[in-house]
Amino acid sequence: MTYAVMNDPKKYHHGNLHDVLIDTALIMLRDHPPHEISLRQLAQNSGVSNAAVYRHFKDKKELLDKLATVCHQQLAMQLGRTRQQYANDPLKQLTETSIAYISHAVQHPHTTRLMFSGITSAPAEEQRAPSDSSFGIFLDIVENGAKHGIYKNADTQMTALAIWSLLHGFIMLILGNQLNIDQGSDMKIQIIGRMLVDMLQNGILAPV
Amino acid sequence: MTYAVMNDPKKYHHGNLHDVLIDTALIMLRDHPPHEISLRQLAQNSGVSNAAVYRHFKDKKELLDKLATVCHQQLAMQLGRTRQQYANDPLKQLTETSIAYISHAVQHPHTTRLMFSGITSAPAEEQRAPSDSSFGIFLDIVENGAKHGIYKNADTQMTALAIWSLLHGFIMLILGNQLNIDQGSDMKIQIIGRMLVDMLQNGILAPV
DNA sequence: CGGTTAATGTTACCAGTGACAACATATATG
DNA sequence: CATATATGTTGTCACTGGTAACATTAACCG
Repeated sequence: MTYAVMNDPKKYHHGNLHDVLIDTALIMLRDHPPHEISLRQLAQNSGVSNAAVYRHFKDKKELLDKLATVCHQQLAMQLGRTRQQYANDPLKQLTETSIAYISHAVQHPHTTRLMFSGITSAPAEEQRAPSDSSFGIFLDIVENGAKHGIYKNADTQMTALAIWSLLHGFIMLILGNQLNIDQGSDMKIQIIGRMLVDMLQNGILAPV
Repeated sequence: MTYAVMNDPKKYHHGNLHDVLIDTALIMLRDHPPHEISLRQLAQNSGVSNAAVYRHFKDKKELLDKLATVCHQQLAMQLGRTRQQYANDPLKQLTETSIAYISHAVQHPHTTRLMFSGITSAPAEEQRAPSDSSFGIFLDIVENGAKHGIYKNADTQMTALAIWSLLHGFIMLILGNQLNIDQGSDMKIQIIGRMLVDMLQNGILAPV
């Protein structure tokens, strides 16, 4: 693994070290869980000395916070793309975006952990732009579907929260090795994910 | 905070250091998140030198694993109590045990994080006795309810997984400060929890 | 253009941590 | 009682997050 992010190595001043550090960290997170990322490795991989990091981030926590924010944005962008792809089918929009949430987590386990681990106190959901937040996306989808009358409950916030919670719990259990499911078997995970979403949509209780 | 777990401090050999270390760690986890627990603090709080820990645990990870196992057992015991309390009402059994899961997480945020953080690779769900596992409890509840015909889907495993995922996602979002909900407002959390469970039970889609 | 200032990098250092080796002491066992 | 084993201690190592003092570059202003 190389980190081809640095520019001319002769320059004493790096130029845009702030962004390079974040990019390098994101690359490192592809192979390593968040708690294995050290500032010194990060500095080295960015072609810079240990202390340089502190010119751009107050401390490690601030770095991780920014990192988490970027990851939240990337996740939301991914979800947003799927939402748009099924803009004319409110129900399919919900199910496919749900699957996208699951897939993203499985494909980016370490950044997903970072975002929600509590190591970092990334800006709470409310403090992010709705388009930068998973909940914002799901809420938007539900509100859209509600206009078409596909939902039973008028409380769109609660409906969106139920969806998010279900999906989030599923991926967290998978990433935490709490389920007897290999994290590599993407297909199996998606199938189960669809079943779960279906259950939330239609309920698990037998009709009275 | 004192750690009244040690026995006669004069003794060179501690007697049951293994258990004392785990008990002390559990106490420390009441006030500190898992990543703030250091073996040296733990040793000190247990009235013993740094290296003594390694006579009982191969490394930090092994300690955390054992710790997580204990926490899983405690959680399952709590859930098991609630299950038994409503043994004659399969539906109420489900909802109340669900609330118990949420309450436990809110009241023990740090041990909950430990159990599911992936820092520790606690024995996967399948490797634990069903009575020691959250999923085992929920599965049992669902199977019991299925006998009474209250569930729509015959696949009890999927039904139990849906419940667990929903609950787990909700508490993880809360503990991760992803929701605009104060972790201290236990009542509000329970109310929302009940709404979520209700939504899963009855579905979110309008009937066709 | 030249010189001062602020931004950004470096080296040297500190305390805290996980881990290990060498040594010390208590307990158990024959 | 003697010896082996289990368990605890001290000393040390590499690594980490963080800070201070110093170096170099870039930016700004006359």
